[in-house]
Amino acid sequence: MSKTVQRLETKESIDERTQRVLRGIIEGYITSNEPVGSRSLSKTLEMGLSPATIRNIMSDLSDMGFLMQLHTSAGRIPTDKAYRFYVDQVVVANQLTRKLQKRIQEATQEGGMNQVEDLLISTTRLLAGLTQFVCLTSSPRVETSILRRIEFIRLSSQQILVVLVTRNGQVRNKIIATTEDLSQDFLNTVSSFLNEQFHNRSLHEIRQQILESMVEDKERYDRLLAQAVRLGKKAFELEDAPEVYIEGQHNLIFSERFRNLNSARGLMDTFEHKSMIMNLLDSTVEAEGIQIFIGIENEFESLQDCTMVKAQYSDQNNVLGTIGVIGPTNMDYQKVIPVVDFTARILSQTITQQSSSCD
Amino acid sequence: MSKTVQRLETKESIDERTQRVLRGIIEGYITSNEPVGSRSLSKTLEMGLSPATIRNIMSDLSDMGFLMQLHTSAGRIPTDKAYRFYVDQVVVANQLTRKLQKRIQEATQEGGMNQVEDLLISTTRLLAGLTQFVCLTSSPRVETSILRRIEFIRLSSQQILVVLVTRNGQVRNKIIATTEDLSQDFLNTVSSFLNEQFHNRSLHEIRQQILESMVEDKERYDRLLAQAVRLGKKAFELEDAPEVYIEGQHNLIFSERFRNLNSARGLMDTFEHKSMIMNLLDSTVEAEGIQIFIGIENEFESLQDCTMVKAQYSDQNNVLGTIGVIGPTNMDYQKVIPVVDFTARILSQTITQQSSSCD
DNA sequence: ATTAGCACTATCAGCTGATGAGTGCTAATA
DNA sequence: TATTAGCACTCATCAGCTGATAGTGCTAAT
Repeated sequence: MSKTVQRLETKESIDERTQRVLRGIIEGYITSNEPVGSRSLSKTLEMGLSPATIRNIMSDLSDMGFLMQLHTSAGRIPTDKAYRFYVDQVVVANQLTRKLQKRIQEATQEGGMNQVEDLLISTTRLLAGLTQFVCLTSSPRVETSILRRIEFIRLSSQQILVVLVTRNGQVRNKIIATTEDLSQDFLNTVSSFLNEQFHNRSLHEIRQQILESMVEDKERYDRLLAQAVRLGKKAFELEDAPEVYIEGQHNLIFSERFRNLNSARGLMDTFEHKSMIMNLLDSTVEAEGIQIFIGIENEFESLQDCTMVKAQYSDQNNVLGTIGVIGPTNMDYQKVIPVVDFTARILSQTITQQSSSCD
Repeated sequence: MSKTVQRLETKESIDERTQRVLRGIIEGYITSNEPVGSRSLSKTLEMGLSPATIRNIMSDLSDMGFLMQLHTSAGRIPTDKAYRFYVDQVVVANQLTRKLQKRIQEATQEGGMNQVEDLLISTTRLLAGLTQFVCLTSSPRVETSILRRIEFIRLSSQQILVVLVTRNGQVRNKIIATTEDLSQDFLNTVSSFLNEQFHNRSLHEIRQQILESMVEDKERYDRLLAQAVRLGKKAFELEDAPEVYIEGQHNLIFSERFRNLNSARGLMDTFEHKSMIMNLLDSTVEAEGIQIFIGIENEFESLQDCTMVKAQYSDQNNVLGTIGVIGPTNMDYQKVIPVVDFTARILSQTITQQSSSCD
């Protein structure tokens, strides 16, 4: 059943004039959100073509699968294939206005955001606000994060707080239970041991290595090592909870632009399943730059009325996560693409700054 | 402009029979969500009254302000005053079913919730799910929380991570910048000094005291004390960000029960302003048990089509926060009230257990 | 005090015909 | 041969009308 949906093809050669008409229809529908008819197009196009001629061309385009009609006597609207053509052949990622650039930069550099989480949330919110769509962001997978620091803090005779700081500034807290009462001094020794041992290793590697240590002959361990392994095991057993931030869901319901959506409810429900979303965002081929999924190109059925525009963000070494928006297929690609692109860049930049500020 | 809305009065004496009719209408409207007419009421009421008689009584009730009509030829619906009467005089907080009790208890005791934040979020979600309304929860004000532990962790020559644990299990992280490079050893000394000094004091008190120390003659300080005060000041300068958790907003849009709502949009917008919500939840007289605000009794205009049912939760000593639901005025009070009440109790209980497990 | 009867009213679903935007086809035109 | 004007046709939408329905208020009879 897992029918992997492929990217639509637009190899067909269409002559210049037909392309201009198609483009006119697409842009008309993007701006007006209404089916566009031959008469009005004849005017706006300024090519000196009569409505009748345009109708002929439109008819051809319909045959080629670029246009469709909701009912006989309505204008035509572009199909997903048309948008794919538009995105591939027409849209040139033009520059953002300085004003917008400023706005994005400022928003990501607001005070009080010393933690990646805050940065991600506020960026997500920003992008949702700018586009008026739904914005999704996946947070860096803790798995692949690199350990910067681990500390144990004794809370009580049975409770120890683990503080785990990753290279890119994520801080994770976890309270673990112990049967044995361990002194803070001892915990300090353990943590500096672990810090030394595992500095600059990914959490994934660390967990692996700890598990290996455990199967070795226990006799060999001294008390310190034994405890270090035991505590370390618990500490790095982080729940693999995929963190996703979603903002702008209300746009789905209140924004006029979403009105041709079949089922806002369905989408909303999809958003409840964080792990699905995570999949949606991160399941793509590792690709530089912007990725765009139009309508039926989306894997999930509930998304097949929408277009998803996303980009990965990274620090100096690794891809960390993905940020993207979901909007109607007739979104203003000309604007949305550069906005997402620029936002992802700024996000990468900000995170890189943060993580490079360690020694 | 700040017209404080008062609680509606229901002192008037209405005779037994009239009361039963009123009650019938209210309950009819609660269950059907349709205006109730004299004919149908005459049947369901089983008092041997003809529709005509009921009409007369209804007419009286309308005059007294308990009922209203959406239009001439529709049945009548209860006014806010009627619901107030119903809640005060009729509803007896009956027991929850064992099954529901179990469900609530289990949900709050799920694994992986060693942090208060998680507990609050999942409880909020639970209550939203059970009632199918919007559920709001205010987290304990950090201000009044009692310090359990503070630690400083050196991240780099310019960055220190502050970890702050409160008595009730909240963990706060904050990265602060320093000009001077401080060793971890030194930071340990500082934190144990602060821990000793301020153990079991509220963050509010601590901040106060630190500020006072600062105005004293600086000459007197040794290096430790000076740094302790400086770091402490930064550490306790926590953003007063009021934390609120909101769940079930989609019910506002998709639940049938909200359909008589004037403006779901307005409510949604209100929920965006976290500080307003905070006010909404915590601004009430410190009161034991359940509090109910019906329609116009609500201070905010966007809430005046709704009823808010809320209860405070606390640890063994102090009130920590508030949990509540917002639903249509014709909610099933008989069910909602005990659910909110019980949930708040379980929440208190769970938090108390957690905070008492320290030494 | 209660009720039957009746006139009145508002909503709703279903039908009607007019309107208008849009198409497809064909024959005339450049 | 490509373009266009003209015309017949289609379909969605809307205002206006209809009767059915469910409710009320009032009055007169019980």
